[in-house]
Amino acid sequence: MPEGPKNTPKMRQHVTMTDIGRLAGVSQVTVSRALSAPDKVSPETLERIKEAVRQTGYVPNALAGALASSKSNLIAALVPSLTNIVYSSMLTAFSEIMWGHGYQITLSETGFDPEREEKAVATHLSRRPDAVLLTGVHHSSTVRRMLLNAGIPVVEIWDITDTPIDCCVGFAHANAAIAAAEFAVEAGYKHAVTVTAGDERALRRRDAFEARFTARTQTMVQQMNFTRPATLGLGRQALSQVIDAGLQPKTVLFCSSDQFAQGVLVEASVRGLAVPDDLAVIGFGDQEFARMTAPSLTTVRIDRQTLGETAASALLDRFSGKPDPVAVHDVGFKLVRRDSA
Amino acid sequence: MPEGPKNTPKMRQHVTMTDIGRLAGVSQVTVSRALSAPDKVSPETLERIKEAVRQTGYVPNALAGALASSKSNLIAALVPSLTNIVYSSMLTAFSEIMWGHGYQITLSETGFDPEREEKAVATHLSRRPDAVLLTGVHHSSTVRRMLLNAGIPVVEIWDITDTPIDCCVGFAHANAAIAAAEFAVEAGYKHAVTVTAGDERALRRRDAFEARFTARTQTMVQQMNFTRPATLGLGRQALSQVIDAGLQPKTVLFCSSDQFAQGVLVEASVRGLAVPDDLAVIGFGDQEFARMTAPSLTTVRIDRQTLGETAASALLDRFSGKPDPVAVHDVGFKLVRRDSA
DNA sequence: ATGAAAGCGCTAACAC
DNA sequence: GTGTTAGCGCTTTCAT
Repeated sequence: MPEGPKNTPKMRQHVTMTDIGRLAGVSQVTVSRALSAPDKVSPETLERIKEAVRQTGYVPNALAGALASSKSNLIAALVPSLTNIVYSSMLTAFSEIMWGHGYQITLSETGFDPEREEKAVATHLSRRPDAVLLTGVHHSSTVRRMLLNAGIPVVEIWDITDTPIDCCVGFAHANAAIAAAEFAVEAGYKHAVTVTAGDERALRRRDAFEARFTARTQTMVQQMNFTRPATLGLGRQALSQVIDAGLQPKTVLFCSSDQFAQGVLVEASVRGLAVPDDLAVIGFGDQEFARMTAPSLTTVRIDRQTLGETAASALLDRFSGKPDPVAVHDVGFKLVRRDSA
Repeated sequence: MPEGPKNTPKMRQHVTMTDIGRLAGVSQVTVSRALSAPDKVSPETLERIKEAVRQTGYVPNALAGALASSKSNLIAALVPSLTNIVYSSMLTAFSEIMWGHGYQITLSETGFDPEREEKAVATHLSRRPDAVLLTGVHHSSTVRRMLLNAGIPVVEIWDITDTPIDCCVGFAHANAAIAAAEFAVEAGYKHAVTVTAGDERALRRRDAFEARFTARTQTMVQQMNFTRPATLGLGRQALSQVIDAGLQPKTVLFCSSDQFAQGVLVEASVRGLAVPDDLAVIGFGDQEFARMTAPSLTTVRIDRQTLGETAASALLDRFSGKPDPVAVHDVGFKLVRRDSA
């Protein structure tokens, strides 16, 4: 007894432009025109095509389109972490605008790891994105070469440099830290502790803060360094350790992120320490709670929405072939004084 | 005088497999094999090809590959918001695993807006993703039809239903809220206020909480409803208004997110109100600060990492053609009692 | 182990 | 306004 036909897969056959053309009684190209340049097609034809599209539930194949036109309408975006609001909020502002211009985002997290970034860049480039967004301005030479080779616009965000791969949108981390140090000195703080996460930009801020604070006060700066990403819990831990080591009067803690600062605030409150009288805190990032917590947090504000939007504009400028596109966009920073320092 | 050649664009000509083949003295197909099935090519040939790839910096064109093979290795992921850690953390867990299996993510934010979701689904489907991840289980009929039509695996997350498009991974929101209500009653709270953001799942939790609390206590539940996403600031505002309206003893606030709860905690602290004695607070989500803040926050924990990972496995199961894949994955929830209630 | 041929579904260039 | 012809850069199938 012969076996009946088994494993007859439903084999979802996709509707193509050719199918639509057949239904509408026109050729495949006309369908293509109807979809991408409707005014180049007669109204009657257009209507028949639209009807066929409706009936069949036709969905264009953007893969084929991209292959034929060498335009993928894809932007590759690489960020260190999605769960860190400073990056995700930029990404939201960025992708909002790019989406409005017909671009889609392919996303990867690099976790502050150059190797992951390298792999991710290679993989993303194979999709032939029309542009790439990277976080930070320090990248392996391989990454730089691949990107240069791809010959597409690249925007590096959250930092600036005189030698971007293509262009960058960010701010001078060292200057932000120096501003914080100046503020701390002017406000009368005599001792400082830095609380720092492991990422390279945070380290640069720490060093710039320390250099300036020491130069102005002739006082050593104590360092609390973490390799893990900043969390509230680590912030609490940091203050605990500082207290164990002996907290001096007139001490300010310069945290590499508001997350740390929040932890310091919590720990201070638990221990019945008054902020800013017993200890002062400066955060970094100006997340929502900084303004809303009690005591409110003195911090360095980065306008992440503007940053994301500027990155988008920079790419759009490049797409439109604007003659002399700006290479370095400094969106600045602002030290926001509140109650904690 | 004839014009010289101007606008000579550098026309980045991409290296192709054919180019590599020419360099290595083999045909284009052999290059294809060398890259996707190295063991089907002789060691010497393989080495020559690899060398050519190195020299030229060849990057495969995944667009062409996907078109030819009908496999894009793309997963479309739609989430309401990237800046909300509950979604971004799931996405991180999810994409981590998918990336490990060779898949890339195309991302869109829908902002809790069905229309945006509909447009996004259509756009994403045109890229011929191998699967789609959606947030929530309520989608327009158009979305359902498009997805069904695409014939690819679909996973709906952060909620469960008996009638998923394909499969879902989440938990029963109503049950979570009922558990919170039961807890509140058992803990001796006599009055309740719900603080709720505008999204549909939060509303469902609110209603379930209210129904159960009222049934158990014969007491009306007061509602504080917001249409905007939950923020600390709105949480403070909520408590202010509750107090203005007259805060009764033995009141518990059931917040639709930890964000709200944090705001309530801050406002209470500012006003010198003791938690949980003057008022109790229950959050939702168990974000990091819930455990770390003082007083720590009683909240409903959702294991977002497991959720994201389960969603990934569900898709991988489908890809591998596993016979009877599970359609409904309930990852559950857990009421975590801490200091605030 | 390697190659030739066909074709994925579209856009671009050029006819008519 | 519409159609014809060529690809885009791969994978697949079938020969050898």
